[in-house]
Amino acid sequence: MSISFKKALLEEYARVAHALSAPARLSILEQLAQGERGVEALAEKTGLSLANCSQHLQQLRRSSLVTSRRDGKAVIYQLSDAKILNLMDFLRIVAERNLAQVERILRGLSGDEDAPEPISRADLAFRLAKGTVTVLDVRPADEYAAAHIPGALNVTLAELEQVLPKFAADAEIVAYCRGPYCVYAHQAVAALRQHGFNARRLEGGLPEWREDGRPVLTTAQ
Amino acid sequence: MSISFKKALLEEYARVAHALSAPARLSILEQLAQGERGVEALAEKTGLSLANCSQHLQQLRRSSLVTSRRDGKAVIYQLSDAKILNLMDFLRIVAERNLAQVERILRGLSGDEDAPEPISRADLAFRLAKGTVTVLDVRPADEYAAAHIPGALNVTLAELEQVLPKFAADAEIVAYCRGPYCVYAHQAVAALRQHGFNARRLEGGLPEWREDGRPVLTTAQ
DNA sequence: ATATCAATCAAGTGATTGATTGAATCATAG
DNA sequence: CTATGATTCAATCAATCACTTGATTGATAT
Repeated sequence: MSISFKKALLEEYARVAHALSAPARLSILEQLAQGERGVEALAEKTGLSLANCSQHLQQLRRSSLVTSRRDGKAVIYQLSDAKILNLMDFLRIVAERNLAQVERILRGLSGDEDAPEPISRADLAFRLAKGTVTVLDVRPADEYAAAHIPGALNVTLAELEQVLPKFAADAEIVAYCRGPYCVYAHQAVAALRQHGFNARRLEGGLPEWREDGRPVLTTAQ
Repeated sequence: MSISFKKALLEEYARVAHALSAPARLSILEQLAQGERGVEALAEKTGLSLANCSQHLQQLRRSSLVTSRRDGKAVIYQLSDAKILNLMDFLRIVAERNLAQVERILRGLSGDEDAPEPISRADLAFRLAKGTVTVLDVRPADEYAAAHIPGALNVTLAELEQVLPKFAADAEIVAYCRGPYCVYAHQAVAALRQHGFNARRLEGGLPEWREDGRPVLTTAQ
């Protein structure tokens, strides 16, 4: 009896974990974290075929991670609970903390490009004080809202292309994101340099910056 | 290019989730949350065959969720990072929030929706200091021997009926077990309340208690 | 009604998984 | 060095999974 309850519970937990165990579904959830979406939009964003995307969505719905509603012809999906973001966040944290694989991937990222050395945090603090640098926070808006380096602009990768023209051609730009394992800053710098900007990546991310005891602008939750 | 890096990262996250997507492995991790264990002990506790348990352990190690070291002939496994507890906790929270199935299971456990809120760890620490509470450790004797909350009595579910009469009728009783995944404390509280006792469950279990930095009585192995 | 478009279902394929069995490896005791 | 016992590897089978293709449902507009 108690054994079977325990087994049933573990199976339910495992079912949720299983729903998160496919890259395609994580990608879908990441999209849904931005806001509710229809099936076609999700399929396009994630690069999945329509039918495949639909099936993944139904698997997510079976695990109650997403809910759906009809809007005319379209079926709109959304995350069923904000806590799912926390779960995914810890998944990311554990994965990035533990997997040497990730490090190898990131090494490959900066390896085969002519990416410049990242700027040190002390160096950035110095240039910030002088006002000679534009700092971009390329994390999602909610993370920026929760805490960011004073003076930093929040520009997600998706927004970057639109914002690019507003920067002075000779501006010195520094991008940062979640930390050493996060690819956002790498990608932002790569994009900026492709457009000819003088962009570099901050060494580490916000957690390391804070760990140094440097100022952080936080918003009370 | 950046797309493929993103894909690789998602695959790493998915790999961690996949490691959590089998009840057998969750069960193993729950055991390891109590403390490091050898393969045979884990196989016995989880009811897995030795070879099967070993393979699950290696899958967990491949995902870097556990680490191993040799101790003579034995190989001892342990969680690689305390953050894994947080991850499992959110997995549980999301599963229990979203899956009506789980709620039904837990409701079945405590008979009906009669069960009181669990007591917080801070609250228990306070009452322990005042000496106004009886704490029951309802885990198996060997786990109690390895580590338990100072002042707790070890009473397994099997022994509970016999020990019941010894408690004062108005005693305030708090039961704890391995943690949120474990059903022992639920059952103990249900049994105690059926007999009219004022019993509650501790929020979380021993691993969470220890994670809080609260005192634990350990016995050197 | 009928046409149309979005989404889902159904069936098939190739790959992966979990569990079982028996053999092979490894560190230590003798 | 050899024997011993704990652990892991290797091979296997049934089950499940992700993805594709093509048919079907459901809601709307004509």
